[in-house]
Amino acid sequence: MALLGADVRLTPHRREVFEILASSTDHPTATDIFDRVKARSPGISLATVYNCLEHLTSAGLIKQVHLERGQSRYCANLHEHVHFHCETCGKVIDAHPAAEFDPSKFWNLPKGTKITRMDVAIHGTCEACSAR
Amino acid sequence: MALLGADVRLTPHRREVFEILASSTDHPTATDIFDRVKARSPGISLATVYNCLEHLTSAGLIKQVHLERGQSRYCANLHEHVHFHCETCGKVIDAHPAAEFDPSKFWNLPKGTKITRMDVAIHGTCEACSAR
DNA sequence: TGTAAGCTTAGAATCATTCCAATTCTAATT
DNA sequence: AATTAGAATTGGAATGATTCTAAGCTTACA
Repeated sequence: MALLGADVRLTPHRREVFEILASSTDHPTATDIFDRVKARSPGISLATVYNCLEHLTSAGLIKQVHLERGQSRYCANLHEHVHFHCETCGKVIDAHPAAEFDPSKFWNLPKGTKITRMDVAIHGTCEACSAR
Repeated sequence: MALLGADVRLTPHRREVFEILASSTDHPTATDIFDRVKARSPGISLATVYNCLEHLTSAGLIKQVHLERGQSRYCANLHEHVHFHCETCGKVIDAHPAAEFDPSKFWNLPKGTKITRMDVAIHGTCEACSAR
């Protein structure tokens, strides 16, 4: 499987980790994924999960997300999006673009700076928590 | 000292941590700050540095920044800005707004979502590294 | 089928941070 | 100035997340 230039050998474990992440919308952590993979592959080790996540990430099939300190989260949504993080319940949701967005229009970066990617984390209170 | 609603008792250690951060533009980590404070207060412990950073953060005098996994960085720039992170040399620089920016205009957040803050991290290659 | 390369494992090691219990300091009150 | 309660500070232990290591296992293909 090749994408964005890098290749990964899709071993059964890597495929499972990828499939589990692709069917999750909750931005699970490595241990969340470990727990879910164990249901299908009881013998898998946490080290393997970390290893799979690393290979999938560097192949560009998934993305690692850092919203706060503590565990990294992972995300298989490769469409352009940002993360909304509810500070009350901890939920993370993807928000997709409503309009064209070019960061260099909004912030003065020094001349010659090259942008490869941008991470936007919006923190606040989700709908459900706001209602309470 | 009070700002944004919270108070901190500005003990000598807290003042030093704050002053060191306020005069730094490199977004130092807790251990960077520890090393710098030791020059003035040789007896200070790392636990105290962490404690000072936590109090200053919750009083709103400084901000904690998470750009990657690993150590948190700290920033005393309270003006609206985003962080540019050079993936080659690791340098972090502040970029200030060139234009008015309202996140809710650019991304479709569910109705009822309340935004309290937004963290933007732009990753790429800085001017000096691009030139090489 | 032999073999090198890459995958997986359990457990150890590391790193960053937080916790803890003891001590010291501060500031307000006698 | 002494008393005292509440904070601040300390060193070290504990924790949590991740990475490393060394050994065994698989796979593709020569």
